[in-house]
Amino acid sequence: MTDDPVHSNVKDTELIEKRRSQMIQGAITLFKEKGFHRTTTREIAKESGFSIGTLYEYIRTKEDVLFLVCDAIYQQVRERLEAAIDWSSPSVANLKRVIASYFRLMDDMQEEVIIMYQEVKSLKKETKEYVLTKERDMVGMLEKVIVSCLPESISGEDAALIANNIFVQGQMWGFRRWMLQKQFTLETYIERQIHYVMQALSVEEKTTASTE
Amino acid sequence: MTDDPVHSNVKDTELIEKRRSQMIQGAITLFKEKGFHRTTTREIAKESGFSIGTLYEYIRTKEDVLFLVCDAIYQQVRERLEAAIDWSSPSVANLKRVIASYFRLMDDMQEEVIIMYQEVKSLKKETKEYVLTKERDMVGMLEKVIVSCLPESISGEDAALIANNIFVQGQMWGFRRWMLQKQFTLETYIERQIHYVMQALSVEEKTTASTE
Amino acid sequence: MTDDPVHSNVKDTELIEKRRSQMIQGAITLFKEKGFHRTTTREIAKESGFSIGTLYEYIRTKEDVLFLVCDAIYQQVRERLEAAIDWSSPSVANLKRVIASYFRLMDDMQEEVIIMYQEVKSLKKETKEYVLTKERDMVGMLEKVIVSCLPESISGEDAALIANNIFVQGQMWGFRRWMLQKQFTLETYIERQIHYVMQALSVEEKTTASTE
Amino acid sequence: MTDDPVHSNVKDTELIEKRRSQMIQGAITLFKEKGFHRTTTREIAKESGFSIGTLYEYIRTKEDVLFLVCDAIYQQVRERLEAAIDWSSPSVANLKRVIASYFRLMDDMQEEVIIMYQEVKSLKKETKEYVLTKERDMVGMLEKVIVSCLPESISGEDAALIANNIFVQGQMWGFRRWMLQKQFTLETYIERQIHYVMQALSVEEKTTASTE
DNA sequence: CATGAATGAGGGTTCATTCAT
DNA sequence: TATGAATGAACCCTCATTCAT
Repeated sequence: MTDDPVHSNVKDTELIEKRRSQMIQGAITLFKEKGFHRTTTREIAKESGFSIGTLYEYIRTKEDVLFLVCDAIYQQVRERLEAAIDWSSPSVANLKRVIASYFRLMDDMQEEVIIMYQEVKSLKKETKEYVLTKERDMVGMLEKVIVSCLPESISGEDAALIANNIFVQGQMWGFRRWMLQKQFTLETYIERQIHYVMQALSVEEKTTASTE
Repeated sequence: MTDDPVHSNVKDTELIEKRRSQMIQGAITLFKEKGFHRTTTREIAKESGFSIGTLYEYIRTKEDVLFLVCDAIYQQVRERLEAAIDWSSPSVANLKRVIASYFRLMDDMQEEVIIMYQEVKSLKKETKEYVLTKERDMVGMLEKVIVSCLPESISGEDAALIANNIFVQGQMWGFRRWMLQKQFTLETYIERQIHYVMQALSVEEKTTASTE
Repeated sequence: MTDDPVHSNVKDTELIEKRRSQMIQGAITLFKEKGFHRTTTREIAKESGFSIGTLYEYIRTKEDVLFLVCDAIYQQVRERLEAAIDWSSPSVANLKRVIASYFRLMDDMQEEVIIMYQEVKSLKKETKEYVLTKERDMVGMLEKVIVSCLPESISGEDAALIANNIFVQGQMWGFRRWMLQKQFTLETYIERQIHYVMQALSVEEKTTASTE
Repeated sequence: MTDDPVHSNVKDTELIEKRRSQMIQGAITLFKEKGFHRTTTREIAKESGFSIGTLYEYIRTKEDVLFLVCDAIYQQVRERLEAAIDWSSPSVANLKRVIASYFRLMDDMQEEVIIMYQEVKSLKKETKEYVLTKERDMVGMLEKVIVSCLPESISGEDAALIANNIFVQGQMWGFRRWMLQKQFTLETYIERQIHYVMQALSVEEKTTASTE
């Protein structure tokens, strides 16, 4: 949200920040419930606590709301993921911790992730790419953590693919909860997935991941 | 599609079959392009080769079309997956072949899979569960193949989770193609994923998976 | 209205003709009252005797209604003007009759002419030009009548300008009625204007124009 | 603008004068481009150089702006017409000069005249009449010039009608420019129209009008 | 006096669905 | 069984106007 691609009639940037944040909050609540297409702009305005007219002072089209929502979600995921990474002391244990943190983050943000999975496609090409770039960045972060934490080097392709697998498996915990969360607790899911990842990375595991 | 949850005014079951098949074909084409919500019933009728009135002789609501489409896609995936499994001679090589076949199948049906990922949520609870059951079955099939093909036994949980991972990674090949298909060819993707799966299953790999 | 630049969803051309005619009728009534901009599409639909949905089966945008209205008005003026011209026996008396007929026509269609004067500018460039062409044609018709009816030849420029003056003075009878119709009856207005025209054309007038 | 039918919250009359003048300037620019209805009050405020809030300190409704604009235009036309009339030495040559001046004035103010022609109808009855009175006055002025300049007397009706014709032909030069300005230069238009007028007034023309 | 954020009625348009033919 | 014209609720968005600061 550093430079803003969504136009607003209002000049006061602090107010924009505030209203947009209300808007995103409201919209996420509704999108969780009914998805983007079934949610009306009036509902968004109401849920956000202001009138339809005011809503349109801060955006230009309904799609802008979707963009702001997607952007905000990615932003949040990214920030929390960054916060979970300790670049100062790379180690396998550290890698495991990062992965576990990421999974817990995905558990926290299940609904948001579902929104992204299902609605990003409704963005127009340009904004969609803008958003997907952020996703790529995050996978890139995981990849870097993997590379830096391993004692032995690994092929770039392997790192990239495993990072991608981790990323997806995190999202799936929420997206396929109707399936997974009936068979697994979050902790066992994390433990098992980390275990597979370690094997894929050919890391000897003496102890199970001691997670937070 | 044995007992049909979608009502039709028309009695002639053969005709129903025929019209629905036209309809599904047309709808998939359109959904690929613009998604379910942005496609109108008129467009579906036109693309299917008949009038809007006729469309409504074979369904009750627009959502019925989505259901038929989802159902048909799953049906097709399932049939092709079943065809790829040779239950008669379980072996690790066989397991690899099944996984590879599944990945190729997902490559073939990328667009359809994307439809499912993005639109199933628009089904109402009841029909959604009906459809998801089919997904569960397919994961179950993979799980059974895994169990039956391994020389040593494996925990049920592991089998289920690994089956799930395979399933998801197959879907992701298409869903995340903007990322994956820039870095990997289908064959390397298959080869690497199978490799990880084998490690997760603690199977010693002497040769690389000879696929197809 | 020979070839139709306004799109319709409905195929039955007779029905289109009928509905459009209802629509034009209704719209003219409303435009007379409140002008194009202050009239809503819903009002047009209601006045035309059908629903808003039906209205939009026969047009694409509100502007289409305006175009149809303008086109219809010009068509009517033109047809009536053509009917008033007797090309077979050109003479000064004949010319006077044509001018008088045109003035009476403008008297009949005062309101419609006002609509044209005030709303044509709201058409988009393309359609506006299409409509204005018709106006040019009509002035051209008057010009041809002038030329053919005069005993002596006259410069083309004079004929064109006088035709234009006649045309405008006809329209002004309605447009400036708040002024003119307080001072003149239609008949005196006609008689005087014809008189001036004859002088401009340097025609000796022995008797006053015996009109009708 | 002596006694003002448009209410303002502000007391300082000089300021009112100043702001209104900015407003009229801005509004005319916009009305020329897009007409009254398609111009928003926000745009008017912006073009005038102040905020929407300030705009509404000096008017009560959007229609007030239209009134001020129409009034200002008529005022200007009137003032320039008055300036062109030299009451001290009535003569046919003088009459011709006045008519020519009026035509040139209309050439200068083409766009403004178009605004008037198309938007006056949007004024409410009361204000519309107020504005039309000014028009009547101007035609009256022309009429008086005609009467006073002619050597022989002429019927009042004739004078009125010819004054009206002159008035309209002046406006039409701009209003029908898409037609007239392709066939005539301003000077030939003036020359010819004056010629016809002189004939209508039964004035022998020895020399053509020597215009400026 | 000046500002500009807030408001919400209302406008144009779409589209799932029905039903007479 | 097939058709397509008719319907109107509902959607997205605009903009004249107000009012607290």
